Amino acid sequence: MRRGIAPVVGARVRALRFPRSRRIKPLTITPGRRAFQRRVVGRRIEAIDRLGKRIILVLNGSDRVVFEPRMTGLALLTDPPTTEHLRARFELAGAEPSELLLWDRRGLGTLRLLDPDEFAEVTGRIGPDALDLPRGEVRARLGGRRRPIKVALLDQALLAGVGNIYASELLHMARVHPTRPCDALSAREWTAVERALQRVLADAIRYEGSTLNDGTYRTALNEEGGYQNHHRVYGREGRACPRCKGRHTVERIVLAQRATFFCARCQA
DNA sequence: CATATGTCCTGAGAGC
DNA sequence: TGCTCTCAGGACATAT
Repeated sequence: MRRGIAPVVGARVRALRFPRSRRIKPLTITPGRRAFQRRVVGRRIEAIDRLGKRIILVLNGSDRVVFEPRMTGLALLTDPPTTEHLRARFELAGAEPSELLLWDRRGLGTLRLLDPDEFAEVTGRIGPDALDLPRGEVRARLGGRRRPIKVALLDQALLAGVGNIYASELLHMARVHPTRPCDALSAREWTAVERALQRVLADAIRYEGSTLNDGTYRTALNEEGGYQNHHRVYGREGRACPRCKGRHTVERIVLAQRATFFCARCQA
């Protein structure tokens, strides 16, 4: 998502609109819309960063726009899937394309304008980015806990950036069962988890994300991602495990209210 | 402090 | 066919 909207770096925000539909509840936008617009219009987008699952527009001056897409939020440079769920339109000068759109079908996402203190509060509350960790840091941060490894991987206060799809995927790649308590993993298993985490996230980014059957996720150019074609277990309940082939089928359980997929044979 | 649960939201799909 | 119900899951508030 961040890479997709990178072309608008350097642009100046000419106008900012928050379209609203009578039928759809508005997105959480802080501060209020009026103050938000006043502080953003006229600013330049100096950089677009990412921290975990958050997209960060760094403006000249000291403010940052932080977009949390959560389940169904998108950042787009082209026409959105529907006009009804368009949440914000940044009209730009000095960049091509000339608009940055934020779209969110379910509206669970948030859009915040933060000063440096507020931004520091956010970065202090969530863990380091999962793709920017020194070796051994995954174990250092998750190890010694009694929670199941998959639940800990989803806790953004420990590591930021692993979501439900990729938690199942990386544990299958690492051959670690999702319910295993963190404090039961061996050093070898932690190494496998750490390697699989890097690998799965890097591949998912390379294939531009996972567009599931509901078709919600789109790239910045409103195209499908490709990583769903590489899923090993997610959403594949009852199908053959790609690792042990016909010997076992993928199982689905619920952990911390989230669908969890694994192969009981390969992930002991 | 660590962990568990409830809540928000809309649309797709199942089941009748 | 059209209705109701369940489910998807990210982060945070609240409870244990």
